[in-house]
Amino acid sequence: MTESAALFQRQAENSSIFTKVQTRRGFEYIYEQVRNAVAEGQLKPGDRLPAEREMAQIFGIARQSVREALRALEASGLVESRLGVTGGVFIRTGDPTVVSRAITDLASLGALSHASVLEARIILTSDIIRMACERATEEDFQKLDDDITFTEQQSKTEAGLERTAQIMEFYHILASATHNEVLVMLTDSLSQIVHLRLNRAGPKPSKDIAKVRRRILNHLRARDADKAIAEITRHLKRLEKVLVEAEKAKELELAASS
Amino acid sequence: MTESAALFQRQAENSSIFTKVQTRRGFEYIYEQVRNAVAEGQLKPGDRLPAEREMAQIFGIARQSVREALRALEASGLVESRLGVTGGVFIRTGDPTVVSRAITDLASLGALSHASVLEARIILTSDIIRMACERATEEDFQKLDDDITFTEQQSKTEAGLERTAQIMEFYHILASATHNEVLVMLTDSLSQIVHLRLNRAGPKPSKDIAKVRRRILNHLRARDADKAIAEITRHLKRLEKVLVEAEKAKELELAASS
DNA sequence: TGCGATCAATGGTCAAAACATTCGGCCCAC
DNA sequence: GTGGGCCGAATGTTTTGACCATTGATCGCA
Repeated sequence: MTESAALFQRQAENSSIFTKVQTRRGFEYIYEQVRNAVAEGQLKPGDRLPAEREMAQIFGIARQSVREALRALEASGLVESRLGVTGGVFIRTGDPTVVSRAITDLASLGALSHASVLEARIILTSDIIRMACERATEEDFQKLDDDITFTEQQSKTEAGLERTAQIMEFYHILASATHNEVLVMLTDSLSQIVHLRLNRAGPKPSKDIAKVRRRILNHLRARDADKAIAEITRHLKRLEKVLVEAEKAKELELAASS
Repeated sequence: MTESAALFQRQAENSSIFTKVQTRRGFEYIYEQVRNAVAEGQLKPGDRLPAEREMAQIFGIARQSVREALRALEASGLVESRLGVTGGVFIRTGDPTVVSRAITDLASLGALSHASVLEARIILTSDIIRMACERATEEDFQKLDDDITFTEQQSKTEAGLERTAQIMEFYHILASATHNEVLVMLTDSLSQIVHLRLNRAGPKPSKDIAKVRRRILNHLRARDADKAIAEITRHLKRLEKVLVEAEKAKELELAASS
């Protein structure tokens, strides 16, 4: 590349005068317009978009391109399609699992180190415990109690995927005690990453999970945040260690078989 | 609906024996297989998927359906398509903006209350400041310093969208001082929501933003986390108040014009 | 009145063709 | 020999048109 070409490239990337030449694909216009309309409040959950054939005409593009836009919007959790004469494309109510999925994907792609996730999880959980110690009602505690009891019962029977999913439920309930949707969502997202790793590396459920949780719950009921945080931190770090070992073992196993 | 029909519906929804009858659309198989392959580590960033025409044959579905799957994967930030003979569909490296976008969408859809976002933001920022006070290097501080200087200069000239985007940069740099990707990502996501609201309700940039930030930076350099947290908390709460008022004014304005 | 058949609107799928982009390689002129 | 233009192959992009499948409303008949 010549020097001037390099210059132009830098300009194209950085300057506001030269914008990068990028062929916008047809469906991107629809995607953007719908997304903006939602952001502006012009489209609200429950609202219906025009029929596919109609949108194709309105935007002046082929129906297939409209459908590609709809698939992108659907993957973003913004719309859903329903069949039949009363069907159509509707704006969805917000779905937090989209965020969990996105974060999990990031982890799958290796963009989030295990260390960062662990650290963030400890910090977030600590905050949540602190808030829960202030705000949680006896009803919140009772939900945690019931969940632990259920975990105890379930640990006696064999279980795979449902089991690890249930294990994550504890953190969801704990976060819910803060009555803050954002914190619940973030907690679920980070839990989800661990959930996936547990299923991959082979779940070796520790038997004393219920015991640890009972101790934490007791600290919570005593409104002793520091002790609860210490307990959960130790637990999370130990879990990470177990996970790393299981993953290492799995890797060796794979290397041996290939 | 008869009683037995209702029973079957409940069973179909809750039981693991009866699974809900749902017509899986063709593209969903591809979407899922690619996503699983990424989660399992069989597909890594840079890897190339078969050509569209080829995938259509492999999976036994029409090419258009393959494309719909690709659009969904693309919206999820997992793949990107490149044109030309050396093009194709490639697994992307993880892109944190997908998460920001998802969280912003949730807010747009009304699934996240402003109060929750504010509270979560204060908590998260406080944690970050605490960590930054422990870990930040002089280089990190210098970056913040430069950013504040830039903000000062920019505040003299008029600016719209770029301006508010630049205002958010401060939090990004601050979070980066923790050297934890997850915290950076979460910070960006919550900032993004406020960024959007600022642009909608009309940015009325307060002139003393730079002053507040200078004070915070001084506290950071003094490794005085508590004072920095107090300062940023006050600022964020004040910003929220201003935002709510601006939104209320905007709403009245709209009501009057219609 | 009830109920089954039919119809219409909608999303889901398929097929075929043409278009646009990119890059490697070939060939020609200098 | 070398530079530059032309061409072709592989790939994603877009269009057109047709048909299928689902769902609810409507009509007609008993």
